[in-house]
Amino acid sequence: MDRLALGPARVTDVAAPFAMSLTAVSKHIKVLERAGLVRRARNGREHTLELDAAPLGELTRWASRFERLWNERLDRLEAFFAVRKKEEPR
Amino acid sequence: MDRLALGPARVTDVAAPFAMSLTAVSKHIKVLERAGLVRRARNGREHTLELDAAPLGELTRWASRFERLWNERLDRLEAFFAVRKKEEPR
DNA sequence: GTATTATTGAACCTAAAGGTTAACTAAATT
DNA sequence: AATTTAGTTAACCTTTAGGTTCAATAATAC
Repeated sequence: MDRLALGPARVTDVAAPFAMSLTAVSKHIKVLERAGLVRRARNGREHTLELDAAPLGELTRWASRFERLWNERLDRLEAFFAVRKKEEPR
Repeated sequence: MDRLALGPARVTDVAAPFAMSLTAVSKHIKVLERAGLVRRARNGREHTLELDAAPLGELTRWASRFERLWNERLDRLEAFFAVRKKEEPR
């Protein structure tokens, strides 16, 4: 995905930096494709891959929901331990 | 994590909605703990869990990097296919 | 003090992830 | 026409994920 964020690329190009077989990378791409994160355009024997980052929006929204709560949570944690200290001073 | 976003809870509380053994949930929590997403405070026989969403920031940053590029990417895809059409009209 | 409750640990099982090699298809090159 | 290149498919293997049950530990409740 990092590679595809730079622009369209072929399977071989995407595979290049990895110390694993083309077959393995091909499988990974198929997974990303099924997940809707990658689009494929067949051009003769070459398959040109294109990133589709839209589905990551859902992930971001999910994660940022927690981020939004983060500081608030820290405060509560502090309060929680403060109470504990008070209640059981030994 | 959804449960913990609501506030601190015990292992049993977190496990309640799930149709799986306490042991299984306990394992899940251990994983989240190792990932730094959950903190544990031992209180007698009860373990109180607290969400620590900070590490999700990294995830959000990673994902939003692609989101940022998303529209730009769509444009490039369009251009890419436009060129193809021109170059091989059949 | 005995029983109950909260939780983990150990041993085990099954399914899925993630890789490999080898054989195949199809397009480009020579 | 023969070879090389791009990619997938099939069969296989090993590791990890994600559960289970049963036993252990430790604190609370009766």
